[in-house]
Amino acid sequence: MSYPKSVLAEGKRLLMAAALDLTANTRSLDGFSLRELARNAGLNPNTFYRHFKGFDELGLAIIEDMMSQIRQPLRDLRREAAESVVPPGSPPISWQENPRLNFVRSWQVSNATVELFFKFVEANPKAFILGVRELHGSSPVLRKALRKLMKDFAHDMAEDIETLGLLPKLDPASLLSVSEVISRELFQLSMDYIEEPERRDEICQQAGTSIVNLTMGSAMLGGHVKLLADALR
Amino acid sequence: MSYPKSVLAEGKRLLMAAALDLTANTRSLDGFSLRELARNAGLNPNTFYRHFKGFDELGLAIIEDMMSQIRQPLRDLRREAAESVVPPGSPPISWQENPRLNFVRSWQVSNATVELFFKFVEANPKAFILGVRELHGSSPVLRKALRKLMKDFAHDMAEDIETLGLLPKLDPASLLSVSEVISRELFQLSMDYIEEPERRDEICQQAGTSIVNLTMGSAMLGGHVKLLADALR
DNA sequence: CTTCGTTGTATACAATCGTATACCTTAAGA
DNA sequence: TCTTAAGGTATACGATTGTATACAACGAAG
Repeated sequence: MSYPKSVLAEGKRLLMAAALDLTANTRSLDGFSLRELARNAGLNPNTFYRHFKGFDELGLAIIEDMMSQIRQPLRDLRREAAESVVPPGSPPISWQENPRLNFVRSWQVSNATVELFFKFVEANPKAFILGVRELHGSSPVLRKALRKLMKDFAHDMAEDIETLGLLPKLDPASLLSVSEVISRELFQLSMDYIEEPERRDEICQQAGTSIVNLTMGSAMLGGHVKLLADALR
Repeated sequence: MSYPKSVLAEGKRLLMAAALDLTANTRSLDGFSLRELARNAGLNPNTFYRHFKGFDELGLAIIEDMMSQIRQPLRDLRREAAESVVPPGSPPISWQENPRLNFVRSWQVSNATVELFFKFVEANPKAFILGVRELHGSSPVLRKALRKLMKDFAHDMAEDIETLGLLPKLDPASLLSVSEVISRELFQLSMDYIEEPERRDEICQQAGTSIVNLTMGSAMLGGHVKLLADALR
């Protein structure tokens, strides 16, 4: 994760980057000292106070930055995945018309999204480590901020599922709830993905089937048994 | 969470309890000092070294203790829930014979289990806070230990689902995978449950439907569409 | 009764900590 | 041009840290 030089002061950038490094290398945000952080950033300890009131503020700045860099790319991932399965120009076919086609398409989009998601994790491991760690970490402030991030992420997902027609019609609450579970699962698995490179394929695949399980289970209980029975005939 | 005086030295017990307290009150295990811990336990700083080589060892001791106290009760919860729905003596009815009955039964057991699980969380909040926090925390040793704990927990769950007949026949790998997702979700939600008392009912209910979504989705894709279509007719 | 391992304490010390105060540089606005 | 605010540094100090060394109480084993 890099920080745009234009908007942030040099020192602030360096401190945030150093914090990411320290966090990734087996520490939590409250596990290292202000001085250690400054040392890692190559700065005077007092410089910290020029930019942050305390560690919470540092964490918030990082999270905010993370969010701004992650949110849109993840949405793009989903669109990209959807378009890789159904080219943009093609006419929409409803679930009622052809359940099986839509089911297969949905599965493929899910798998593609998962794959791209984990590639994204692989490209930004430190951000994810810090995020997942502090999601249940020691600072209430950061926990709240990260929960909001997860919530927004789930909201985006629900919206995309709807507009991309990835599921038969569900009531909004159920859809959001399913999206939240998927988000949690994905973020949680991202840690395993980072830490156990030899299991990456397996993790990827299991995440995919978990999503299918969840979405189809939800669709079924949402009144679409018949549809799915047709799809799987 | 309490420690049996008989087996553990007084000081060791006190230190473990103090660590739980400090962790629950917005700190992670590497977020406080050895001296602070000793102070909270009412002991001399050096007493720590009599029992632990470092913080990892302390954490492992706590986790081990946690596991020994949590594992069996959670299994009992499931049995208890199952028996509250189907009294112990009653003759088993297969999914093929009566899909609808089994479906309803499965749903009820799931809900009852979830309810009891969260009651258990409510009774041992500190243990869960420490566990979930260190699951993605800073110490690789503790992370590994807690992942094993989660794995064992999922394994138990899969076994119980099978022997209690809570799902139509699934291949073991899928069953275990579903159990793992459920475990992760439950533990993750336990934090929300602790921190947001006003949302407890909602969390409980959502956990229940997530489980049903997952299990039924999995059953459906495992080849039981027809069965579930009958159940939901 | 003596010995010895276990559990806990007391003291001590160098290293590191957070932070207060003061100073320097640079770029922007008046 | 002079002023001012922001970003960064230097020095300093009392508090706290991890840990080494030495010592006390005590129950069990010999």
